[in-house]
Amino acid sequence: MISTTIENYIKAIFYLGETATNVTVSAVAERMQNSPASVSDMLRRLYEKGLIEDKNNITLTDQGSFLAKQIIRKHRLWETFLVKTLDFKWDEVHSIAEQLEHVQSSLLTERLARFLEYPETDPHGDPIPDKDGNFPDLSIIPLSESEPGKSYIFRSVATDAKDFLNHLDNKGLQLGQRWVIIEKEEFDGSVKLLVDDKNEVYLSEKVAKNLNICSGELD
Amino acid sequence: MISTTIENYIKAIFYLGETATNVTVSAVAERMQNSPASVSDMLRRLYEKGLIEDKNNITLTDQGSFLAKQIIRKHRLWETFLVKTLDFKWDEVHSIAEQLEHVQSSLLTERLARFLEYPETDPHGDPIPDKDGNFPDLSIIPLSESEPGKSYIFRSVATDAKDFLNHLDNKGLQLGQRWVIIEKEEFDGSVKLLVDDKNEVYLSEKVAKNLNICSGELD
DNA sequence: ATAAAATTTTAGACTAATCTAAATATTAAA
DNA sequence: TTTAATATTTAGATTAGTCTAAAATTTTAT
Repeated sequence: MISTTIENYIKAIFYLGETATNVTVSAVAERMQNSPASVSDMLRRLYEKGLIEDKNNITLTDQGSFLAKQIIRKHRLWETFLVKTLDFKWDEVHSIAEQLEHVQSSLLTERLARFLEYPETDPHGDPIPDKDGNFPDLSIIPLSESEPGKSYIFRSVATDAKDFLNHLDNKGLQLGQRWVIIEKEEFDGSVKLLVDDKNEVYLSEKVAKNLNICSGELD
Repeated sequence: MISTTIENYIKAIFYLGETATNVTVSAVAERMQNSPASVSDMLRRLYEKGLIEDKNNITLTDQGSFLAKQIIRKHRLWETFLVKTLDFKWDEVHSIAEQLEHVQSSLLTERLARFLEYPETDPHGDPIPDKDGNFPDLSIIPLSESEPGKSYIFRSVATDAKDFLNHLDNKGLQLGQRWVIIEKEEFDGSVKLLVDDKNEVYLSEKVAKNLNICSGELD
């Protein structure tokens, strides 16, 4: 009934809806690597299936949104399985999970979740919705309250002053990155991080107070 | 390049080739639940892709045969995973494995095999080919040499006398069934079995000597 | 407020995989 | 060996998902 292709469109629209204010045909086309013409055509079909609210306002219906969250749940559970159980590295698993997320069996999904002991986040630190589509609320703290040696995910910024964002850009810092705290200087509150297992970055307390993180342990 | 649909055709031809002397269009159509016209059309495409030898003689090329065995390997490994790791029952897993067998990542397949400790048979007792496409040779013994309490798979018959096969049919015995030995009578060599967790069957030594089984433990 | 630019939709075509109905070829039987 | 039955192929359609090119619409800027 719902093809893999449709599932991928719904997922793309869900993700775009999380960041962009209004989702556009061209944004979906860009993300799906398809022509705008194909997207326009597909949106008609999604509307006919009751998955989006309107042809002009690309917003998921409750049904569409639930479907998206189910797919995201499966994707993130499988990524967790690949890393924790099959010893994949966390940056190797995406394309395999893109295939596994379309396997249809709610019993399988629930058994997998149970086997993994109901994880709240995947290996990238992204939250895993439960079977009803509810995301766990990960406790968000400023980087200044992090603990040395622990691993976190960079989640949000407390201010969007242009020069501040520029500063982050210069340091190569981006949302979703895994940050491991190498050390914290008691004296001035400065922090030294390892970003995505690659680069070391030093940050002042002033900056650290404005970066929000959540726990992202790999176990 | 190779679609899921094509993989399913190749698998069907492989299975039919194992039993039938010559594979026919209508046999493939029957198995795939498609019209003979569709099969005829598809065979042309399989030939163009170098997966079957000839349009008139439906036999897999080396490439086609290797592909079939890879799919069977994945199917049986996933079934084993579902039963041993996720606690599915062995008769619940087929349709899920039908989906998982098409996931493409040889690294995934090998990691899964390693995690399962390189099983030789799946939960139905069917042999799992290795990554080069070689099937393990399961040691086949007559039922008369089975051990009470153990689980076996009914693999072959030592004679195909019509009245003997009729006798098996009357008792509801079929190739591939799981047989658990309930008891063996030392006195006359008769055997009492539990067939597929359902029916109890009594067999004389004369019959037991002509039924070949192999080990089919579930661990 | 209108022209230019950007975005979206429509029209028409293509491919893979399927179908039914008709034509052809093969096998079996009288 | 010729006919009857069975099996296979071809022809023509259909559906999902895609494309390019052109038309229509909306947005932005002067």
